[in-house]
Amino acid sequence: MSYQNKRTSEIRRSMPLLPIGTVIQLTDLSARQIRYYEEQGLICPHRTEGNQRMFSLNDVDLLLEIKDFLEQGLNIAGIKKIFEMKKGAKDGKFGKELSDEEIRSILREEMKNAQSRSHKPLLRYADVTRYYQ
DNA sequence: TTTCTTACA
DNA sequence: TGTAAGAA
Repeated sequence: MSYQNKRTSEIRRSMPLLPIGTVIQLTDLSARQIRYYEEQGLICPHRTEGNQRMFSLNDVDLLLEIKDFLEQGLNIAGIKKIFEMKKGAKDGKFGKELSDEEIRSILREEMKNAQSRSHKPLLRYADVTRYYQ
């Protein structure tokens, strides 16, 4: 795929076109959850003149990832770290060294999390490695 | 009608 | 997180 195609692809994926109602149907998340994740800085939907949120396909993907991690027992803090790692990986620079420390942090968070609520599945190292390599 | 913000038996 | 209230 050419450089230009990647660019137009990114433009399309980041184009704000779906109202929250549609996103709710697409993700099975509640409006409350979606707004809360935005509050936590996990997503940043565009706003219309009337202050209405407009989501892009990228936003929907992020929400689906958030939902997935949440179901696996991760908390918001852990998800934030994973997203930060992802962003750091895109900007090149450190990819593995810094992330190694991050992963330990995430695993600690999850252990704390898994203990508080009766034995939910722990995030395996393999599940997370693909996000920083 | 849909979405927004704020607040909480 | 759910839900209610009042405004846009």
